Amino acid sequence: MAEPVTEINDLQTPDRILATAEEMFAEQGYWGVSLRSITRASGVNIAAIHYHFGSKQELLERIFEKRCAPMNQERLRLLAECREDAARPPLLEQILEAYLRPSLIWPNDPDGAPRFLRLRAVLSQEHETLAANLISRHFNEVSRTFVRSLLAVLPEFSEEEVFWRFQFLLAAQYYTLSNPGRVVILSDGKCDPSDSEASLRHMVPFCAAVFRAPAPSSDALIFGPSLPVPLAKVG
Amino acid sequence: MAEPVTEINDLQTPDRILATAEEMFAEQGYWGVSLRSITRASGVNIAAIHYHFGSKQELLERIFEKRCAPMNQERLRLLAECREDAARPPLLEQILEAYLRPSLIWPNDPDGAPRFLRLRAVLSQEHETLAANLISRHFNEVSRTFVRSLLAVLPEFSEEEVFWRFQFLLAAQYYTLSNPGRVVILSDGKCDPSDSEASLRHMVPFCAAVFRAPAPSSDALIFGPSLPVPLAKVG
DNA sequence: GTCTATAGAGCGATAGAC
DNA sequence: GTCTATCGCTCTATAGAC
Repeated sequence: MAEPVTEINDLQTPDRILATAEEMFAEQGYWGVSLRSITRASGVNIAAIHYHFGSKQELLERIFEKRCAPMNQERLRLLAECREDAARPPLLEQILEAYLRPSLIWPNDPDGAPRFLRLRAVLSQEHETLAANLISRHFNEVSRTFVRSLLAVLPEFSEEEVFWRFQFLLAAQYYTLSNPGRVVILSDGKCDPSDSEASLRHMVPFCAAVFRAPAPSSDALIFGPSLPVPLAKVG
Repeated sequence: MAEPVTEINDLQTPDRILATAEEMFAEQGYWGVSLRSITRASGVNIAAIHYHFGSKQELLERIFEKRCAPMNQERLRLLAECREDAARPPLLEQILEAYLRPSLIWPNDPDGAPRFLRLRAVLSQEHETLAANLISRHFNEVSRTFVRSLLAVLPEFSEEEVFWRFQFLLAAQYYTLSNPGRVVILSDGKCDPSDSEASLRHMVPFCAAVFRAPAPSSDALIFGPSLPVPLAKVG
């Protein structure tokens, strides 16, 4: 667990291709990166990609396979360590950290987890069916395990209400890792979500607040077409 | 405000191109869509795109120009209608609805707002510099106006803390509109975030909970490398 | 396993007739 | 303003020498 960070130049051909492709796909999307640009960046011959991986799509699928197992194992390992303890935060916060931390911070590879999550995000927008398929295959099981744990600590909510809140957990996770720059610009640098530890420190209590929020009441909205604004002016 | 929904086939050539391109870019990304596929889908000649727009990038920029002004006007119109009133939700919820509703629901064009937000999301991942530039040009002003309004109703928080929360507002907005399908799969259809009114009904109170959450305390996390887990087992 | 060469197709953009 | 034709380029994938 304490090996040095591995550089792309140290890797053998197939791992070099995987590492370079992951980085480029995450930055520019699947359709925005050609196999030839991957060969140029990794110093590998164009035919080597087809020899080792067969096609562009299979290369992408191998990136998923390589990343998902360790991320999910780490999530389950942390989940198993969660327990009620007066010296610890509430169980809800512990479960949320167990889910979020491995997607933000990868041991010995600080950029690895954010980069892979960014790749998942861009792929699900460029190539919806392929992404939905890959993500379902690799993440349904662990996500449902966490939803069950969340249901157990929030017995007052229905399964549907917990899934609505899980949607916001996923939102915070994806957006923070794939668009950290927007708020840096808006805030003139006062706030930087690309600092993963700082993000996590905010995400856990914020998501806990969402999970504890009461179910929406029917009069929560006022501007909707269903509940038109009374147009009489004040003052 | 109550005109019928316009069909692509009713439009003149430049507007047809804009409408078709927006739809295809939103679904498959910028690099995933060729100008020729737009011409095939819209029944327009390839040269017409270059005649009317000059290039693929300028076509994209014109889509932004066409969408942003009305969305932002509607946000500011609703913001101006927010006021303290015992018969209404708290001001915070009103401001959040004023920000979110125009990005989820577009009058007379139910798919328009989600589609455009999806386009923004995919573009910011495929073509980061172009996207950051376009989004800054069209949204910085209105976003900062809302941050100022939020600061005014949350005087206990610093500007930085409000920006951290704004990050989560953006996250909920983008993810809900660009990846509604993930939770439908996870929940076996029990929960459907592509229902925009249902999403908004949850997003407003959930985001309000985030904005009201206290600033994170230093012992909020337990699994971090900085705060290692005590390894003694229980039981 | 690694390379060169190339097939076969699609791309953005433009020229120029009408 | 709309069309056809085409330039010049890049792409994925494969064939076949070494």
